[in-house]
Amino acid sequence: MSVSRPPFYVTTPIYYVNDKPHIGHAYTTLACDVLARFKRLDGFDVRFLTGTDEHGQKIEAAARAADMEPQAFTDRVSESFRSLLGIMNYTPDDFIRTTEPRHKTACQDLWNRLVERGDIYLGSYAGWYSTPDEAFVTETELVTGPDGVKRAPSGAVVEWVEEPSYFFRLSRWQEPLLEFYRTHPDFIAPESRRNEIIRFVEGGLTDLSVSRTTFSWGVPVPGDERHVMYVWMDALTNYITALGYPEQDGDYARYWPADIHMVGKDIVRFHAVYWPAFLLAADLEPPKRVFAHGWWTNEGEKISKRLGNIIDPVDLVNTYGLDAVRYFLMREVPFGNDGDFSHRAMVGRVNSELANDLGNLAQRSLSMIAKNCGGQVPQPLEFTPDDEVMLGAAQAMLSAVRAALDRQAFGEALETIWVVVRQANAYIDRQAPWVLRKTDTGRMGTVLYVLAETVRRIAILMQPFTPNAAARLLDQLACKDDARAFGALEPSVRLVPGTELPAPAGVFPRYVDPESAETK
RNA sequence: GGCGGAGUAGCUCAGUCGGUUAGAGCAGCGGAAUCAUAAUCCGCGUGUCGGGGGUUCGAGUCCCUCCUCCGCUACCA
Repeated sequence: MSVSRPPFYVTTPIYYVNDKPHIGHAYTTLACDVLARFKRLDGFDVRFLTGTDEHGQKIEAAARAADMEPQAFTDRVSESFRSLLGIMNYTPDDFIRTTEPRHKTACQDLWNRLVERGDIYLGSYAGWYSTPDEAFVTETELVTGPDGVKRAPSGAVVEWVEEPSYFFRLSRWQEPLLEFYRTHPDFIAPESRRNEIIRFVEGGLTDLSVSRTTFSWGVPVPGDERHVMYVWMDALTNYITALGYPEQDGDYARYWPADIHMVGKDIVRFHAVYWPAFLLAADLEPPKRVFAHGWWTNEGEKISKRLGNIIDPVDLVNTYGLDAVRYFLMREVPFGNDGDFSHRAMVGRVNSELANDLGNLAQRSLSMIAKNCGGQVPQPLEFTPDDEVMLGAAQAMLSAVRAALDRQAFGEALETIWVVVRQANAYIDRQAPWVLRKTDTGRMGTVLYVLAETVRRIAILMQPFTPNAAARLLDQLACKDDARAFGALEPSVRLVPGTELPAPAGVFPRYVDPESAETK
């Protein structure tokens, strides 16, 4: 194993197992998978982590409702998240579950460090508690009725409750956090989230209650087993558990701090405030970056259980195909913004970009080679300026795509590739190899060589996004397995004339509506 | 209410430190080609750059103000 390969550690949140996976889970993990695949191809030693968050009151209650033991319940739901990995062709290196022994060890060690440093103390948590909601209600949320009775937003009557609780001295970390944000301007992305977080912290931090006594499904607090740890302290720790913490040699030394924690915008605070505070307090390094992406709507409507319009990623893959779904999710929306999922937009992207632009480009180029060049990579003659421009554009993609992905700008990365795809379609029309076939076969071979070489570079860069189709395209270009990483995009590496090519076949099928297909 | 962000072509968006006729994709209209997945290519945009005011030789880009939309405003996750 080469020491020179730099490490790259990317994580998804661990998913709360009180429900089955939906498009939001699939989206977060997809973004991480694209980054992980890209970095591997780019020579990094990648560690890609995902997993499930299995503790907490809600799980305990959900298990009870399902008449199951919590562990058996979480085993079942965790499995549905694990199965999504294969369905979406994700490539994590590890799958962590917070109910694993290794995680309990890590959490308790972190806890002890915080106690030793004086950042955890025993106090009591007091507040308005709504028993039906099983939650504390903040002063600002309280509604006082005309009868003078205080109620939760749900309408339930609240009562003043005090319970013993351990607290984390978050208040002490306000200034260090602000200083950390100042010195690490890329820590929170996108920019708008960074501003929100900074304003939030500037507004003042109060100590955080980090243990509970109202339920028991969690990691016991060391030395006081009436308490279990607050679920977020438990959950966030997973990122270092998976690196062998509390052992600080080995994987921890190699991969920590994480290069990026990918999260949905709803949980950015936990990752950008609490987590770095815990780590700073424990004298451990905070992660390098937290990216908060947006949410999807469904045909213009907000997604909710109540509306029953939850999008099941498995259904999407069955309907449109895996590569199409992966492509759409990364392409449709500037990463970080909210986006709308619609059948119309999906079909538009798949048919016009994947099938027509790229799929057809490859097909028309490769089938001309198959029919007119004896099924071998043609021998190019001298390149014309037009050829050189095409090859130059193909060669320039890598650095632009790399720069975009370093900012998690997936859509921009794909647009960079598509500029070249469109350019190649213009090139083939301008050069018209089907005319050259009759007038100048040497020139025809040169043009087809330029096209095949361009397609090869595109296919290599498409691997992180549409792994299956890209692999089939590279098969059709007779690219060996060891010639698919970005080393094969060096200027000196090009298709070898005379190489036998297999028969071409389309790799990006058009989507045809089932009804219209039947009438054909 | 407080803080922050956004309002650019029918739609989705890009516009770097203010500087030449404000761009792309999609949709639409016209044409070419027929190698190819009925795919592709070429041409076509009179846009009050949300309204108003201001600074400047010059503003989509800076300042003020108004309108509209969105986000955050702590302990379910």
